[in-house]
Amino acid sequence: MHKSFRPTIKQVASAAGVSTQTVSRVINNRPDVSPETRKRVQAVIEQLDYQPSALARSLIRQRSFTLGVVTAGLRYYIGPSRTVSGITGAAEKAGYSLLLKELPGFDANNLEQIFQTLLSRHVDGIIWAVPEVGDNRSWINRSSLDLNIPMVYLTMKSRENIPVVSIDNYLGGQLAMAHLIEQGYQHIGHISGPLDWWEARARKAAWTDSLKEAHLEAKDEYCVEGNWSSLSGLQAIKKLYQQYPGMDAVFVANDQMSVSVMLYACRNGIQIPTDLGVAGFDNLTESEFYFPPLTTVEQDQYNVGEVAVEEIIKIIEAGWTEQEPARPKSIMLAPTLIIRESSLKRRGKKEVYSENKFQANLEKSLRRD
Amino acid sequence: MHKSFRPTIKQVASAAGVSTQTVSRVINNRPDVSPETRKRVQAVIEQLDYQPSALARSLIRQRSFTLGVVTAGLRYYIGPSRTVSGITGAAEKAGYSLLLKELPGFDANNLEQIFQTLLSRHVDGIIWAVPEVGDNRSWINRSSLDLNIPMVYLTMKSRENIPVVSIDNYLGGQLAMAHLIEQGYQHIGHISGPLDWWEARARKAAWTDSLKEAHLEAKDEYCVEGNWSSLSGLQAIKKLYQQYPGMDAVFVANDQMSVSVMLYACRNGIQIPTDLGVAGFDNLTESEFYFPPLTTVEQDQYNVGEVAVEEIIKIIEAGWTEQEPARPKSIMLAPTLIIRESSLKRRGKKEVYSENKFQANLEKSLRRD
DNA sequence: TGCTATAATGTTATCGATAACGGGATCGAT
DNA sequence: ATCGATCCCGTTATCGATAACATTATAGCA
Repeated sequence: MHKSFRPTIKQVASAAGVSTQTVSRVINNRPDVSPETRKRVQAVIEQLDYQPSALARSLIRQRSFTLGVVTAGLRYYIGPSRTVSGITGAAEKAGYSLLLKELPGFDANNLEQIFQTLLSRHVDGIIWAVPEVGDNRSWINRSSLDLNIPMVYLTMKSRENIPVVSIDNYLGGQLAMAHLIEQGYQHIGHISGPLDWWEARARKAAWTDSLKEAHLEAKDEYCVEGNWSSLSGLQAIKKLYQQYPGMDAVFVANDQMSVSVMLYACRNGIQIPTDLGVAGFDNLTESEFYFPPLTTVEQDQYNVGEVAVEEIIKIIEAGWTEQEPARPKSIMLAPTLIIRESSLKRRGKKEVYSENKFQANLEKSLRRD
Repeated sequence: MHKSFRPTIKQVASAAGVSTQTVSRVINNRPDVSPETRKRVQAVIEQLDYQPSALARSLIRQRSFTLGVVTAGLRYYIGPSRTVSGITGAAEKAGYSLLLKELPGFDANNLEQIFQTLLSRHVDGIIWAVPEVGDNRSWINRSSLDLNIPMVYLTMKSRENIPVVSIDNYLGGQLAMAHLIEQGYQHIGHISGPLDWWEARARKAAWTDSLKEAHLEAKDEYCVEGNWSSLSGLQAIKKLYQQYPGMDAVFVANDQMSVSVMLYACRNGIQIPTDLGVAGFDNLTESEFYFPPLTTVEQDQYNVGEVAVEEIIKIIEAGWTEQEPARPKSIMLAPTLIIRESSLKRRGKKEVYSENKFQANLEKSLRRD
């Protein structure tokens, strides 16, 4: 039935009248083959449309050129997908294939099984692209899970001797807060993400610290915890207004919740940005077209994926060439503040929205290298 | 070095004092092993934490329990990711691993290379999860690309003798249009997606046909083509109002463009849904929280992925058991209309927005089995 | 001429598993 | 006592490739 009709090295060998070893030499571009033989073999390869089996190679070479990717939450939000996309792009470029696994949730239950599956397929390394939530990183130093293969972790707090690639969420929060403060807002509330998420904690910490540095108050009741969803954002903004009636701006931990803040404002005759400044986080593709266009922190999740692949390949190659392994490092990628109408108190209502202006703003928006 | 320290079947065998064949029998649960031997071998397996190599197995069994997944556009929009997520879920359940490839664009350039990579890793089947755009399906019947392995295609027009899984985009459009018409809108415009996309054409066809069936006009200038992006949506709604000043409702081919329609309405004092009814497509997670909440067609892309996996596994298994292969069929999954405030003309402005009401609406919204 | 260096190719073992077959031990039936 | 069936387990070949070593032929040089 589905017996694959792919020719094998043996068939090529006999068709060319040489040994399999010679064919192997040709496909691996080894020097010790006479030009005529090489040409003859290549002709046969061409003719049979032969392609060496990566499987057989992986076995004998003890190297598969395959990376395991473990992700989670692909269906909820585009962030993880962007990272996966960055991983596919960089892996393709480097000649690696990807085995993809997705956790059903964010906590790590059947780790052993996941690792076993990947290891039984001889992956050369694993990219752990699951955000840090609760204690879902507690297993990292558990010796029973020491896999002896390179691993890179994404989106988590830096840890000693472990390679990590993350967006600098704290910096992102600082950018947003600095901007709001600079615009003259004095009473800035916060709608945080779920605080068992590392990213949510980092963003909230930036809110707290920024206020303190500006000698503004950061009372507990100035912050309400959401769960990233728009619905939770709606509930949060209601509660926040009750707890903090004097609020004149709000830093919202993601754009999905920001949408609800804007909805609430529209429903209740609150003018953005004059009565309430709003800054979000994520820069969803739609954020530029909300009413009003949303100031937000852009995180380049695609790049996170790319960098992760580059890092893990470095480690793999180093191990393979017997080099001294470089000390594992944490890489923090800087996010960017995108300034749009929702936070522009200074300019007031006179300056109306203009596509071009905001496009320009977008380009010259703060960048940090 | 990264030399993997995984034990092999040989080590288990010698540690247990049996042949590798006996170990093989134990791990495959074959009958002809004495209970004592079995127990002894299992103890050793346990102790060494032995796991058979899927690679070696794939070679000898000529079956890898791996599916190739080819996708595109993961970073632009959450739809493809939801499908991938459905694929990971269903594959996990069925005991299959996934090799993921992402095309750099939507057209199919280096197909040969992509197939070769997957085939050289002996995938048992391929899920082609790239939307149909332009002529990027023209290779399907090209014999040089006859791979001799099962393949399932997603999101495209049905074709003879090819297994396809798609959302019924035409039906989705019909649902939206029937609802708008039922609400009493008489002058319904359309902002379409890029018409080289099959999905965009299907949605537009539903718009045209629905108008005709209701004896309403569907002139060319009542429709403007966008490119799915919010920016294009903004340009489109401007142009559409110029071309169709009498318009009282618009069916927009996706939610990202709908956002811009709402922005435009807000900026120009157009009341939704009284002056303009709006219906979108996709049901982004934020769509419920736009101003006003957006009526839209929900497509269960996750399910598309699940069904695709089930179908391809059926084909694979059938081939393996030498059964008569079932005739390849096209599967069309029905979308659902989610009715929210943006299209409720009938109820007027008296019925204000209430979360609960719309939640209830969401649940009893039209479904078709 | 004889010996070694080099080039070109083939042989054998191996990666980690399974299929196919073989063979010894045990047991009951003839 | 002989035969065959059954149970249990080992041997050998195999999947598709590569590494390490072996072999042959040719050339170079004293």
